[in-house]
Order: sequence, then C-alpha cells, then structure tokens
Amino acid sequence: MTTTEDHAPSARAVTIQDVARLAGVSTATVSRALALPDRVTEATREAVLSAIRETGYTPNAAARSLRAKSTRMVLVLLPGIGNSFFTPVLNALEEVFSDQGYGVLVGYTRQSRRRETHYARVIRAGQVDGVLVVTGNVPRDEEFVAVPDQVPISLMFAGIPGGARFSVFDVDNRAAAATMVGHMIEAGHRRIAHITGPDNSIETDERFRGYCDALAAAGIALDESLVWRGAGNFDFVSGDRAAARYFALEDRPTAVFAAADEIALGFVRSLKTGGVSVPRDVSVGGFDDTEYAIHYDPALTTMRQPRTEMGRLAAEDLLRRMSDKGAATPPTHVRLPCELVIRESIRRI
Amino acid sequence: MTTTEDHAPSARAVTIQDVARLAGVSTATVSRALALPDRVTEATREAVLSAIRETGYTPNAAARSLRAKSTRMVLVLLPGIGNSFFTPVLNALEEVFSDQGYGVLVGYTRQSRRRETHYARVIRAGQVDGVLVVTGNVPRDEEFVAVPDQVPISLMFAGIPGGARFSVFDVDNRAAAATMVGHMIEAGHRRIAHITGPDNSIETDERFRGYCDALAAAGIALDESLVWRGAGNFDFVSGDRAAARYFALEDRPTAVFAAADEIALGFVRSLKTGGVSVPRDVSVGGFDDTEYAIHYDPALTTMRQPRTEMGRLAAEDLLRRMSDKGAATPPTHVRLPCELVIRESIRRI
DNA sequence: CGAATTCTTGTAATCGATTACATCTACTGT
DNA sequence: ACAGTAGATGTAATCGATTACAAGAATTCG
Repeated sequence: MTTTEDHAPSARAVTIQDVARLAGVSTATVSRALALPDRVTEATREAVLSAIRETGYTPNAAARSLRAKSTRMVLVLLPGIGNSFFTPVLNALEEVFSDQGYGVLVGYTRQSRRRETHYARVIRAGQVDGVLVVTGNVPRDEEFVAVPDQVPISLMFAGIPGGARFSVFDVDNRAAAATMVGHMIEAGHRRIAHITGPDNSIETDERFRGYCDALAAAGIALDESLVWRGAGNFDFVSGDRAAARYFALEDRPTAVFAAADEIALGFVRSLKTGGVSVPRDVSVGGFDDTEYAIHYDPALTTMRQPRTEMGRLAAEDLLRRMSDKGAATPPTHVRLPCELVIRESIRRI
Repeated sequence: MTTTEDHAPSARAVTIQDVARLAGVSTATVSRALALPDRVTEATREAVLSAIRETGYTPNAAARSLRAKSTRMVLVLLPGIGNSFFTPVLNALEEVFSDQGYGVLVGYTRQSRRRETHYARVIRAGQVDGVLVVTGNVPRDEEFVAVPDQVPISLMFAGIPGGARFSVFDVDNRAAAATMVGHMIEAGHRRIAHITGPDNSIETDERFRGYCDALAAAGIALDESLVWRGAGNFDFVSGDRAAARYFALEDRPTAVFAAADEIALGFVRSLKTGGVSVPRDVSVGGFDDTEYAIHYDPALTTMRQPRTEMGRLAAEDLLRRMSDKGAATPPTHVRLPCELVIRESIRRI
C-alpha cells in the first residue's frame, strides 16, 4: 500500500530512449514509426506502438521543436478590452487549429506598446509558427517589422493599408455602414447621428466614411453636431456617453447609427432611463450582430459580421501558409460579406 | 536597391553563438549575463548587452525549455460553448501571466472526450508548466490522472469533490443561490421556479441545492413542476425553452430563478414576445452578473461572481506553485464571496 | 607575503527529439 | 547467377540554449 513511488513528482518522464530500448529498436526507428509510418515494417511499427502504449510515452514538445524548427503553435493577438465580440472568433480559431494539432497562444495587447513588444519577442523567440492579429490596431512596434519574414502573419477584421506581406480577412466596413445608413434613409430618416468607435481604429474610420457616403448619396449634408466622436471603445459606456450628447441636443436626430452593438445597447439603455423609447422616439442601428443583439428589447437591427466563418477561413489560410515553407502560398485578401439584419430598433417614419 | 537579402526568409536566426562571438565571450557568459546579471562583471554585461542590441538576439524558446525543463507557459482549459462568461476571466489570467513572462495557451474542451485527451497529451508532452481548468466539467480522461504529478493544476469556479491535489478557486454556489431565492421570498414570492443549468455540472447541482435550501428554510414545499431541468447550457436558448414551460403551466410562478444571466435574459426576452412583462407579471433573478445584466431592460437582479478577481488570484497561486518545485506551496482552496446585486427584475409583491 | 577564499569566465556535457548518411538485407532484371 | 536497386534500420550529428565543473584571476586574511 505504500504509494510513495506513484506520486513521486521526480518520476523521470519516459523518453524516446525508453521506448526504443523496450521495443528493441533504435530511437530513429521509433521516431519514424510515428512520423512516417510507411517507412517501417508492419512488425516494427507494432512493436514500437506497443512499447509506447506500455510506457505511456509522449514525445517532448521542446525537443521536437528545437530540432524540427516548428512549434505547432500559433499566436492570436486580441485587443483585450472587456469586449466579448471576439469570443466566437477565438472559438472558431481554436477549433480549427487544435484539430490540426496546433496550439493557440492568446495575447491581449490592450493597446499597450509594452505588450506588443512582449509578443513581438515571443514570435522572435520562435515560440510560434504563425500569428493572427485580431484587432484594428495593427502593432506599431519596431520589433514587429522584422517579424513577417520569420513567420506568416494574418490580419483579421482590419487590414493594414498596403501590407502585401499579410493575409487579410475582413469585411467592407465602409459599404456595410453605408448599407445600414441607407436603410435608415429608406425608412424615412434624414437626421441621422453616428456614434463612432475608438479613435485610431480602421473600423471606426471606415464605418464613418460609409455613414458619410450614404448621407451624400441621399443628398443630406453632413452635420458635425451629429457625429459623436471619441466615444472611447466599442463598449457600453461609449453608448452611455453618446446618450448624454443626445439629450444635450436641441434638434435631435430621428435615427442613430452606432459603430458597434455594444455601443448601441448602452445608448438605448441610457435613453430608456431618460424616458426616451426606441424605436418610438429614436431609431437605432448597430454593427456586428453579437449574441445579445437579438435578445435585447427592442431586438437590435444591425450588420452581421460573419465572425465564426472569418475565424475558420483565417485559420485554414494560416495553416496552409505555415506548412508551405517555400512561400508557395502567398498572402491573400479575403473580404467576406456583411448582412443587414432587420429587427425592431429602426422604425419607418 | 536590391533587397533580396532583407526579405530572405532563409536569413538564419541569430543564436547565442553569434552574440558570444561578437561580444568576445563564451556562450555561457552570454547566458549568465541575461539570467544572473550579478554573476558577471559590469563590463562584460555591457559588452553582451550591446552585442545583443546590435544583433537583435532573442533566446530560442525551445532550446531553453528543453534544457531548463520549463516552458513558461500555462494551459487554460475552457468549456468553450459560445458563452462569454469567461471573457473577463481569460483577460485577468492573461494579464497576470504575461506580466510574469508566461504564455497562455487556451484550449476549449467543448465537453468532448477527444479534446480532453488532446490536451492531456499537450500537458504530458511537457508543453506547459501549469494548468487552469476553468469549467464545471472536470476532465474525466484517464490520461489526466497521471497529469497532476507532472505539473500543478488549478480548478476554477467548480472544485472536484475530494481533490486535494488541485488548487480550487470557487464561490459558494449553494449559499449564493439560497441568498437569491431568499431575497425573492423576502419580496413576498412563494411560488418560485428554477431554471437549471446543464446537467452534469457542479454549479448546476449546487445552485439547485441552494434553491431547495431557501425554499425549505421558508417552509415552502418543493414543487417539481417548477424545476425546469435539462435546459441545455448556460445560454439564451435554455431561457427560451424555459419560457415555453412557463407558458404551458396552469398555475404559474410569480418568480423565476435562472442558474445564469444568459438563461435569465433569454427567458425574459421570450416572455416579452409572449406578452408577459418582467417584473410586472413575473420576477426574474439571474446568476453571474455578466456585462449585459445591467444594460438590459429591466436591469437584471443577479448574484455577482468576482470573475476578474478570481482570475487574478488563481493565476497568482499557480505562479507560486509552479516556481516552488519542492512542493513547498501546497494546493489551496479559496472561496470568494458572491454579491447580491439588486436591480429591477424582481418586484415586491 | 603566502595560503585560503571568492569571483569571473570558459569548456564541455546535457536536455530529447529529428534526420542525414551509412549499412545491411532482400529483391529485380537480364 | 550476379550486378543493381530499393527498402529497412542503425549511427551519430544536430538543433540552441543552460549549467556542472574546472581553471584562472583577484581578493582577503592571518
């Protein structure tokens, strides 16, 4: 009953040597039996596999990485403000990658240069075979400039202008925003406000442009007092703050296009608190179609971004580029369609 | 202008050898200059650091891991259904770990045995120095039984009964649920329904027990027709389904305690669609206090779980246990307090 | 001032796999 | 029957760091 040995943390891990010895073959053969099964005899393969079963051997990742110069890991960089927009994206990424035997290292940059530097170092240390930057804020760190030559990098949701070295997976934010605002105009709205996203974000810029496009197309002059900038982030508080702007206004808009669902939801909520009802008194449109949009009251009209599909496609592309070491698979730019999801928050007037 | 060399992906990475040569010292000295700065002269340290700066050297992670037998990575296992409950948890974990130079590998188990086996293998391959299991479904995989002897493991939000080998960070789900239901009873409710979480979840069981406790304490008999089980997950659809149960009932409850906020929100939403208003017609209580609870209409009364704090504490504990190789820091059990957050969804009758 | 001690640095073994190359065996074709 | 080739396996180098040990230099102390 003495189990001293069983729980001893010092029990040396089994190595390929142990397996080789037990199977009566060389370590080279063990390695081959696993990596190139048809290069060994049926018999030896059996012997090796049985020895592996008996010992409970699992190849050491560090040793493998060192020699084979590949870690089978990818880094996913997220902005990492509380936002749960990325949950399905990360889910999809993990699903594809882990199915292919790749590990997913997550990094939250939080718009801090220090953290970007940190993760640039992770890449340069050869710790990952590929990188997915899932954020509008493309890393500016100088350390990053050398990085694309080492491992393939993909950008999701927002491409860097003129970066042909990255694969880009995004949507046409500008066109999508224009569609949304066009939808409002079609419903009879002329006085339409826009709550922007955080500054320095490509999405913010593009969606604002789309807003302008739609206005221009309808011959409506841009009214700067209806552009509510510097909201902070794609979050509730930005919506709250925008509500204050709304209440402060003399000549209020009849519709408001928020650059993200969470902003829209925060806005609607603050409006309600102030006694203003959506869509009776104001119409509101969002962007993203996060899980909560449909369950809100009123259910939010919004532009759906294909987050899961985007994740899947980006993962598959990166996988392809990582295995093609001869740069045979060049970076691509995939632009997925958004979909206007009409619910209850925009009223015809 | 020929930049062939600049972008050549074959540009061999700089190694410690290159640095040593440039600084005119041995590789051992370079290693020491970095790891144990006060074991080398001020002068040599300077020489090494300047050589590093000049070459842009970053130590290879695999080589380091192989020799030092530590990867400076942790695995965070999440259930990985769409649920965004874990977003702040993961955020907090990443923050603490990456500050200490640890990488965070995420794994979504999705209640699939195959995936658990996969991640058991990742651990056994020595790919991580520690593991955080952030889910109510504790891995059942046989491969996992050997694992705690290799690296420290912590459980978050739900401990395994009688597992003294893991650190556990959780809340008293039973007491918290009882508090919530007690609050309803205090508000005058006697006919209180409960929407449970997914089966086979420790949280589900505990919260149900707390519900029973509160009922018993008030001398209210448990009415099985008011216990809505097998809801599916901690998600909206579970709430939708529960709403169907509600509508099907002759003698409807005046209050409903949902085992999670998302369930509660889905429930409220479906009720509204059916013309039933919360809290006018029914009171609803949730659990978790996710970001959306406060922005909903009505703002949801719920039990707040200290997710960020939990993440921070668990990360710090794991960090401690990983560095103490002599098992000097034993696993602990930390139980954090929940907080009843009273908003608008429960009405006094 | 010489022995003992401490400090700094270098040499070389080591971690555990993968893989180039060599060797040996067993076919194939003429 | 024999040279030539293909297939299976083993030997040993290799990946790039860390670190035990040794050696030399500098310091301390009686």
